[in-house]
Amino acid sequence: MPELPEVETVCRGLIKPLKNKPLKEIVFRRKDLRFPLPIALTTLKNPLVEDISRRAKYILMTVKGGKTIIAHLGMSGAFIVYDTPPKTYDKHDHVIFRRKDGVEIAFRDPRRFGFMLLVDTKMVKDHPSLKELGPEPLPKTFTGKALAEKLKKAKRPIKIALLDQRVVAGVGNIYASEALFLAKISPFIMANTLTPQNYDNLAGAIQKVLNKSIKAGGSSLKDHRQVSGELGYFQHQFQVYGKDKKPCPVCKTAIVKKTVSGRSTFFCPQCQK
DNA sequence: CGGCAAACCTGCGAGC
DNA sequence: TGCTCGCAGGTTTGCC
Repeated sequence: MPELPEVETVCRGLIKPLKNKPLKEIVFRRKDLRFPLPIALTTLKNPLVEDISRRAKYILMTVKGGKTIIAHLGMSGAFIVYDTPPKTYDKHDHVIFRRKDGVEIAFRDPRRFGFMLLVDTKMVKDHPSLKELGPEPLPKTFTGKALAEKLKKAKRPIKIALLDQRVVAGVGNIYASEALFLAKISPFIMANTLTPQNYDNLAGAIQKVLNKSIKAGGSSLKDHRQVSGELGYFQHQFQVYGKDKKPCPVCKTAIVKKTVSGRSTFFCPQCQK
């Protein structure tokens, strides 16, 4: 499911139901997802999530007492709010945050590529999963120059480089194709051969597409839901992703789908050089 | 170190 | 209708 805009949407949606809401308990309905779930979460007395933020595609929940939950949605993860305790849970509701007032927030993940870890809050930045991450793409400091710095030695196709979280944090398979289309750059160009103008255009395109998607609540292909239960609707604004054989929105040439390093890549062979 | 395929797991749509 | 196959938004590992 989730690239940066979807994770950002989920984070924002979790603030109201979860942040600083007194919890009765946190319950696991199985003992592991991608990794074993941190058993310490289930033994906390009066647990409280004091803050919720995002780094790359990771959700960071600060827990009272000095620990932080690092959560990842994998491919199919979502958070679901139950206004009252449900009679039965979805079979893929794996972790339940049970509020004292009866509201429950479930972490649901059919494919179980997601995970939750519990680490000392001071150690979050140094966690192996977060340590190597590249720059966040939304701040003004993410520029063509910043991108060029990361890519000047990258002898691989730009599409592949954009999926490397050490280059830029949070771009995934959909937004890599969309951003390259907006910037009119071929996905197959070696990343270290772009011009300064290319890098500027690409950095701008990444910011534009991610911001527009966040405004739309992310993209719902299969699994993504906002915490409110609403779908995201940015998928209706895709220019090339999933559009193979359809006309390019700019020049009407047929969009091409090609597998690159195992990932579907969509592009306009006319517009993107 | 770089680059790539495979692995992790379930669900869904397409095709027969 | 029902089966099999291929594919899916991510990350890590292991092999060349």
